Amino acid sequence: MSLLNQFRIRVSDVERVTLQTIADRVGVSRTTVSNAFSRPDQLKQELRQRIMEVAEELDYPGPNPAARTLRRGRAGVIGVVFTETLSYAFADSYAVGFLRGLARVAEQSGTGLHLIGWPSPGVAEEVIGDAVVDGFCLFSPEAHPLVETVLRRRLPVVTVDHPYVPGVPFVGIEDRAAASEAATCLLELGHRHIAIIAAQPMAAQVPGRGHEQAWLDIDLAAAHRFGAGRARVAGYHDACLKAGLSWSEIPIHPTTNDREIARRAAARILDLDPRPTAVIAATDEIAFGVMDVAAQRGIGIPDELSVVGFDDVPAAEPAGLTTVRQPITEKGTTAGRLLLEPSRDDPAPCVLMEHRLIVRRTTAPPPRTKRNS
Amino acid sequence: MSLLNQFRIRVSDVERVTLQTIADRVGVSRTTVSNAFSRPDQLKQELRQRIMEVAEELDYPGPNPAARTLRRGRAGVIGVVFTETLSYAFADSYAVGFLRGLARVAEQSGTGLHLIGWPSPGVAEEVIGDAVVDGFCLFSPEAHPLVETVLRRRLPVVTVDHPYVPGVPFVGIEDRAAASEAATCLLELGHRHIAIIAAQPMAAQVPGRGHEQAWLDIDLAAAHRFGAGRARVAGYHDACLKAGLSWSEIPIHPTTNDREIARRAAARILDLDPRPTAVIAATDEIAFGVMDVAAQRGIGIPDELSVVGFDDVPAAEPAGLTTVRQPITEKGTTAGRLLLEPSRDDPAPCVLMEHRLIVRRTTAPPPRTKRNS
DNA sequence: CTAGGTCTCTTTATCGATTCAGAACCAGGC
DNA sequence: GCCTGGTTCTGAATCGATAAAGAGACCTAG
Repeated sequence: MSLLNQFRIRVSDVERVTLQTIADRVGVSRTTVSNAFSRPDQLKQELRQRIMEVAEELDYPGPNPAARTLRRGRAGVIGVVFTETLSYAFADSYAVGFLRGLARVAEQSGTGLHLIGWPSPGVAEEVIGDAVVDGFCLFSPEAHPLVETVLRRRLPVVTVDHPYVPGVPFVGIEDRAAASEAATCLLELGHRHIAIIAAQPMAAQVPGRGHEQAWLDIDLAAAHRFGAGRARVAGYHDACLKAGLSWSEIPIHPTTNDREIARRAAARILDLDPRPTAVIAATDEIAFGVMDVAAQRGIGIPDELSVVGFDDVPAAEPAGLTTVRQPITEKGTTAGRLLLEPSRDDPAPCVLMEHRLIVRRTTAPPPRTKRNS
Repeated sequence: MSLLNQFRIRVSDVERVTLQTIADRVGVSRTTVSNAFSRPDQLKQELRQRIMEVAEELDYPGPNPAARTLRRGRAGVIGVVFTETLSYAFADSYAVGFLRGLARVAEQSGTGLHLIGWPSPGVAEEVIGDAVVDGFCLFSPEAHPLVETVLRRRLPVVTVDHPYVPGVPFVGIEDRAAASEAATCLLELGHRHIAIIAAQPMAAQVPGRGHEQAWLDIDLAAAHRFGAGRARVAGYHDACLKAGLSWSEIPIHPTTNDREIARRAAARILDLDPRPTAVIAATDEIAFGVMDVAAQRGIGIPDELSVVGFDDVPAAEPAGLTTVRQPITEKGTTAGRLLLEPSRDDPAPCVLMEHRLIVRRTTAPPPRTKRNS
């Protein structure tokens, strides 16, 4: 054995320090050194002291985590999978708020968070396959190929927002009903010229132009199966129909859930003639984009234009945005708990959280001039 | 822990499927099955096909990441260590913006992010020791015990903001000079009644009351050695002294970098008699807290009160906050690149990024009444 | 004086893959 | 016929630790 070690020294001039190195040097077994680090009560303090000194001397970085994880069968980390770019998720207050809640419960139990995004097809699949984790939290607004990749790992999973998979715990809200309330709020104020900006996931946009329409062609009966984005559109549809509006006459644009990008969709909508008196944004981030463009053009909110959002992110309150509140960080803590304290319930828990319309200062009855025109 | 249990239950129920299981079933060697997954060009398509079919049949979740990492010696993940609670980091736009930049470069190279916070003494140390990563990014505004823990892993490290460790790449800005500019801006407008709210890290607050003062007692010559928080205070000091103000007469309160908590410090300061005509906040988040309290009390900004922040987080622009801009996401991308494309430079690179004072609408000359009083 | 218990430490058997040197086979060139 | 070189596949040697069972030493009580 020592011969082998010598050989290794010659081959690579930097010999790695392992438990064995220390064991040899101190003159004890490898297991004892392992115990010195992981179960201090299993050996005499005096010996432990000596082992630690030698470890220090040899500049030992501590037990190798990969080896430890392999042997123990536990990583102490959960993977958080986003179906969008990570840098993009960090720009989205909703995603960040969710992470905040998740981090809270994870931290309390000493569990780490391994974040995984979807930068381009193929990359994430490999990262997911290689992630040293004990389970996954799948944060996915809509159907996405990564769902399958995650499930294939055969680890505990919690899905958030979408999809509901039988046997897999789920956290979400009733997007369709909530969206309907948002639209109803505008309709009851008397708005009849309404435009909608939907939140379309990036993945659905890849192929090119013209797909927006395909994405919007919803089988309304089964809209919930296609994720939060389309469920919300279906909810807006429900409300408009109920108010007697013709769905086909309502301008509806899909956009990415990004303030910057949403501005373009907002610009197109505010260019329409006649200009809508109200805009329904499928997320607050998009609503802010609308407000940006309105401010830029001197369109008064809510006098000339009403705006309603969705999510109630932290910035919504200071901005006075009327929106649908959903318990963002609570979704995170709930997802975390479902993952960390799994129940043996059958069927798997499916948590639908509360939502509530919050009326603030971006909604008002339509302007007279418009109503008369 | 409970996660472990669930994992175990599954394991004991069904015998685990490994490469060997598949190899036996197909009648080839384990190595060949490994190649089927990791190096498809090393075997005939036909055989690979058969192997994959059997793998599918046996419900094989793919090569075990821990084992793979152990053997390969590479994890494809970098650890991001915060010296505050993670849930707290997600509430801080500066930290989130940094993460956004870091995520951008990490994703491009298929590298995962393992986030680690500091929920309470002891927990993070263990998580850091157990993290299966190839390197660490240490996001630390001030001196902190975790720095030592991270360095002990003997992995590549990049520190952000603090501390500068010889031999370890560093990314930061000239906090002291930048802070001085922020203060000078107010002084040049004619303000003489200035109050300061400093950003004190949570870790420095643990012991109890009375420590604020100790934290503030700075050896000015060496303030940079104590991190961004105190370097900024030193910068404010420089400017005040230059303007002929007496440092000991300037009210200065430390607070956590959290809008909510900062409001309390702001309330105390706005209670002073005479009330300051200007407040210097060590971060934008704190500045927002000040603005909240001012709004609540009907104190007009900037007519009755000037406020200047630091960081230029995304919300600063819509809020019209005068602040010092630092390239937040660029700090993240730079840190990521230093970690992922290590240079053999000696000494290690020490990147000081640009900063710039951005004057917006929260600063104006002091009100007449105050000036006359 | 001996059975049983407690402390310490050692031995042996994995955890699940990848690496690397080589074996077997086949085709082509001289 | 023999050598060269390429393609496929195999066997043995790791990667660095932990779990479980066991071996001595020493102590205690019956």
